[in-house]
Amino acid sequence: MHTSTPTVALVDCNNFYASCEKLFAPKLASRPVVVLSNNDGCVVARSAEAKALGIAMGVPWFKIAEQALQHGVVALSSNYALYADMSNRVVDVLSGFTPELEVYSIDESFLNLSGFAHLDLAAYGQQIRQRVARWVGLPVCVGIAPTKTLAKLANHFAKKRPIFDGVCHLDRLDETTRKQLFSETAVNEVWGVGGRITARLAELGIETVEVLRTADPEWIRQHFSVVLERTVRELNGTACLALETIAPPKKQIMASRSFGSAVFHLIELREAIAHHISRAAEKLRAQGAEAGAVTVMIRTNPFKPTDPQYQRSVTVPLAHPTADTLELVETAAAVLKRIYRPGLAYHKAGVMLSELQPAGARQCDLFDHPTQDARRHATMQAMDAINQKWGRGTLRAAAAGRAQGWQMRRERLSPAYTTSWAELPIALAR
DNA sequence: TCTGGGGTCCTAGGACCC
DNA sequence: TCTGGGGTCCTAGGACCC
Repeated sequence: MHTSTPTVALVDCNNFYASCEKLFAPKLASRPVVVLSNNDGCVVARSAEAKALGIAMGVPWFKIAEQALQHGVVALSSNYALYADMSNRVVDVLSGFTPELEVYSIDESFLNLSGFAHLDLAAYGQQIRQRVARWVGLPVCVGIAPTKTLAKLANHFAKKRPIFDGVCHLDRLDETTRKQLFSETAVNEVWGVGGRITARLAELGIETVEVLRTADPEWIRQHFSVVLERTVRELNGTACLALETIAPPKKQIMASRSFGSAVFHLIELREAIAHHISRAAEKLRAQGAEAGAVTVMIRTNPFKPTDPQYQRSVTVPLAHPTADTLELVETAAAVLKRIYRPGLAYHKAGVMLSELQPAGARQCDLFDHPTQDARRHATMQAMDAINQKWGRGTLRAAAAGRAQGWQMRRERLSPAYTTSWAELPIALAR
């Protein structure tokens, strides 16, 4: 029996959303491109050229729009249909490199490479890059290390340090080089160390990865939390975070949106809430689950402190768990009525489904109506089938309305190049 | 003078991630 | 005029119980 040290690779797409946009619009190839959040609010992705111009992640677009456009920046609304499809293609390719893979986010996957020690893993990483580039057309970087936290860090080096040529195999570095890299890197580059913890660590004189790595884990737990303790152990090569090759079922499902412009009236809010809960219920059924509680949230615009502020969310348990859109719409509308206050400029509304459990798992009780339940169930199945075939929202609860003046802005949307026949890219040959 | 203590459950809020 | 959305985990503190 031969046991080897565990090895994990993190494969991360470079500037994922911006790269997807460039892939289908060759004229953008050398231009600075940014992708905006819903409502065209903030910058959520930047191409290399946009980063070089100093455009920060998360900055509100309206604050930089004028200047950015002068520099030739192309700004696009986020096109999730396109990104989700491209993400699936990348995962398909990566699946050919390992039997065990965790899809961590839309643009990142962890690959279990334990037992691949007989290979030159840095060369293997280069193969991954080349195949994704050739088969999908997107650039990726690869970090290889014994733990997930170290693999993330290795990926950071692979991206930032040209010497690695896109692949950093941490255990291949000699001790002096590794220590040098860790000493030159700020703690906030570590996975799990955000702004707040960075500030508190700085007060204690811990500013680089190397200093954090050599801190006493027990002491870290006492002064921070068990979460940061695990991070420190992971930085030392002790795996505390398992690879989740099978996605665990969701514990809650949310659907919320800021409005394109302020909403004042209960009727409009009710339409938005009905729309959101319909989306959430669809996701719920797709997962084969039922919800045991519904939360409704509404809020005014916190970025307008001169406006009267109001924010409220209320959760109600359901008498029996359900995935029925009409039932959920009804419940949510009743909750909304309770928390609505007139005369306020509402900015955002949303719902959350929680206490999720597998459909049909519950016990029948005295108040069940088996025939009515079966009829509702069939209705939902038909609705999902029709919407899948003819497009989202073809069949929907009347309460979700038609006008939808509350809907978000998406003024700079690129075509659904890969998921809509009508929007396929056209190639011209001559 | 002197007013228990420990366990569990729930919720709200904080922190992080992409 | 214009500042995203969807998720997880952990902790502290209150309520309640014996």
